[in-house]
Amino acid sequence: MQHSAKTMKDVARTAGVSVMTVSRAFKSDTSVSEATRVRIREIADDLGYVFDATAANLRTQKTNFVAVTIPSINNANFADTVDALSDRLAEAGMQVLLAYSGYDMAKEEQLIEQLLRRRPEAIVVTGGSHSDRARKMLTNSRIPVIETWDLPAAPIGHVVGFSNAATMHGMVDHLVAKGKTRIAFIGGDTDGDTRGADRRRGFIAAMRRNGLAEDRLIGAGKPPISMREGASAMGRLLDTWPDTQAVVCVSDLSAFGALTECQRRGVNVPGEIAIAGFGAYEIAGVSHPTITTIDPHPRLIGAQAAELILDLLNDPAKEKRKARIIEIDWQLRAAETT
Amino acid sequence: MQHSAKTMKDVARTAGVSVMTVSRAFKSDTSVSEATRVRIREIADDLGYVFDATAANLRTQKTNFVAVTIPSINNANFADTVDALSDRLAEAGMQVLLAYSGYDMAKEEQLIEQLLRRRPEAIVVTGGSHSDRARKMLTNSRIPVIETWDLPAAPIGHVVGFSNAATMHGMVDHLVAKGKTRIAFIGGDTDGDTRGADRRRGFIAAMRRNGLAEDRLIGAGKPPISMREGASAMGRLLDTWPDTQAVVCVSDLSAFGALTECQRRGVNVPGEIAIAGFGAYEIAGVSHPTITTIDPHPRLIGAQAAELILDLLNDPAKEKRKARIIEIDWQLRAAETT
DNA sequence: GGCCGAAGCGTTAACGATATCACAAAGGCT
DNA sequence: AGCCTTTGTGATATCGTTAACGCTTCGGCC
Repeated sequence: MQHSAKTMKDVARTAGVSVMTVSRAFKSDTSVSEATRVRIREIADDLGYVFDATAANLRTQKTNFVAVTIPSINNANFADTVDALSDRLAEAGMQVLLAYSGYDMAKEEQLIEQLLRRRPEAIVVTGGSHSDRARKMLTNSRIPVIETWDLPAAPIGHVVGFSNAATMHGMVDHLVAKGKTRIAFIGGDTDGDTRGADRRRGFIAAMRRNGLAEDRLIGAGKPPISMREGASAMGRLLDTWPDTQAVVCVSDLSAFGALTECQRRGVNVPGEIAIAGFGAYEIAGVSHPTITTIDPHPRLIGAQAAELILDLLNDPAKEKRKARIIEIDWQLRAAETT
Repeated sequence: MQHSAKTMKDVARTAGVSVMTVSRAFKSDTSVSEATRVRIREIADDLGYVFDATAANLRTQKTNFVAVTIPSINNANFADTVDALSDRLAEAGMQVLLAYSGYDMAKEEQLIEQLLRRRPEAIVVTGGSHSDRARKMLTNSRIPVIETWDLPAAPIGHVVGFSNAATMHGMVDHLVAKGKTRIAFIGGDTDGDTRGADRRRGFIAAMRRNGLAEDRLIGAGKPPISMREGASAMGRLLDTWPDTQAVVCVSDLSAFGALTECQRRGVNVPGEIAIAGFGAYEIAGVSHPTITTIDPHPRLIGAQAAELILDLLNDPAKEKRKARIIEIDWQLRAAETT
C-alpha cells in the first residue's frame, strides 16, 4: 500500500496542533514547550514524516548550500580542499554542492549557471581564469564569490590562494642551490590546466632570472597530467636532452611517473638526474626515493575559504566593504629525489 | 546600487507578456513561438535574471538531484564511480548531491537524513552495511535506493556491485598457482571499512579452502589504510613472519606502501615476497615493479547505476516490480609484484 | 461562409514551509 | 488587586514557479 508523502499538515492534524507549531518543533525555536516538541517529533517519526527542505528553501530564501567547482574530483589536492571546506561548513549546518569542470572553461561556465540557479549562499571556484560570461554571472550574483588555488590579477570577489608561479621560483632556486643548471620542465602541452600553465610560466621566468636556458620543456599531453604521462614524458626528455640534471614536474603524480621511468632505464635518481614535483601528494613522502615537492596546504585553503564564507554570511555588511585576499603560504619539502 | 533579485514577474513585465510565457520560454515547451522565446531570453539576460530552481523544485516536486554517499572523497576508486555516474546523469539534466561519511556509519546515517530532506530523485549509497535507522529511512523513502560496491545479503533496494570476498578467492588462487603457501593479509584493524573487512574475511575463507594457515593478519590501523600505513604494516610483517612468501593488501595504496618498505629494506619483490593489492589504482600499473591487483571497474559501477536510475525514473512502475541486482565483473590483473 | 483543430498565450490555484502578527494564559511585580 | 511581562500557540499571507485549464486567433477544408 502506497501512502502519499507526509507533510507538516499531516503531523499537525495527528498531534492536534497547528502547522506552525510543528514547524517550530523542528527548529531550535524556544517558543515551543519541550513537552510539545518531543510529542510532535515522536508523531512525525511514527508517520514517517521527512522534513521538506525545498519548501523551506523557497520561503526563507536560504538553501544552506555552498556551490563549489573543481577541475576534477579525482585529484587528491582538490579533494583535500573540498574535504576541509565541507567539514567546516557542515559544522555550521551547510552543505557543499560540488561540480567538476573537467579542466574545461566552457564546461565550467555551464556548471556555474546551473549552480547559481540552485541559489547557493556562496560560490567557491578553482582558479582565477573563467570565461567572460562566467565572470559576469559571478559578478552579478549577489552572493560571496571565492576564487581559490590562485592569486588572480583581477579577482572577481574574494580569494584564498597562492601564486603558482612563485612556487616555481622557489623550486628552481632550490635546484640551483644544489648545483643544477640544465633543468627541464614536464607539464601539459595546452593551457587547459591554468594553474599548471602558471607554474610553467613561473618556471621559465625563474630560469631566466637565474640566467639559465629555459628551453627544455616537455609537453606531456592534454591536462590533467598523470603518472603514465609523466613516465612517457620522462622518456622523451632522456632521449632528447640526455645531459639534463634536473626536472621539475607539474605535479607529484607526473614526478612519480618520471621517477619510475628512470628506475626502468636504470637512471639513478638523484645521482644522474634530480626530480621535483608539486602538490605534496602522499606518494611524494612514501615513494622510494621520496620526492621533493611543494606543499600548497590544500586543506588549509578549504578551511580558510569556509571560515571566510561563514564570516561573510554572518555579517553581510562586511561583504560589501572589501574583497578579502587571503594568501596561503606554500612550503618547499626537500626530499631524496633532489 | 543594489537592485533586488529579479523574478519571472519582472521579466514578464518588461517583455509585456505573462509570467507563464516566460516560464515556457525557459523550458523546451513548444507552446511558445520561437520569436517570443528569443526575445524573452534576451530581456532576461539584460535584466540579469537567473532562473530560480528552488521555486520550480517545490512546485513540480522534482529536484533533479541524485544523492550519493561515499566513504571518502579522497579515494580514486569512489571518485571514478561518482565521476562516471555524474557524467551520465548530467546528460539527462540531473545533478549529483555528494556527501562523505568518513567510513563512519553514524555519520552516514546523518548524511542520509540530510540528503533525503532535499528530496532527491534517487539515492546511491556505498556498501551494504548501514545503521538500522538509516536502513529504515531508505526503505521508507519513496525513491529508488541503490547500494554499490557490494553484494549485500539483504539489499534495501537495487544493487550495482560485486562480492568483495569473492575477489579475494581469486587473488589467493592466483598466489597459490604461483606456488605461494605462506600468505599474509594487510588491512584495517577495525571493521570501519566494511568492504575492506569483507575482503579480509574472503581472504581467510580462501586460505582455508586451500588448506593453508590463515593466521598471518596484520592490522594496519583505523581505515582508510593508505600508503604510509601499508609501509609500516609491511615492516611489522617482515619482523613477525620473515618467511612469508606473499602478502595481499586491502588496497593498491597499502600495497604500494608495502612495496616501498621492501625496497627500503632491500627485500626483493617478487623474488623474496610477492605483493598484491586491490582497486586497479593508476599506481599499480605505473610503479616499478607494477603491482598485481583486482580491477573492480569503478567507472562501470557508476555508469550502470546512472543507467539504472534513469531507467527507473522514466518508468516508475518498473521500480515497484522488482529490485534489480546488477553484478559487476571484476578482473584480476597479474603484474610484476607476483 | 462556416466549422474545426492546433498553436499561442493568460489566469488561477497550488507546492510546503515560515515570518509576522495577534492573542490567551500564566506569572511577577508593586 | 491591578498591571506588565513572558511564554506558548494559532491564523494568514507569502516565497517564485508551474500544471491545468480556458480563451483567442488563424489557417485549412468542405
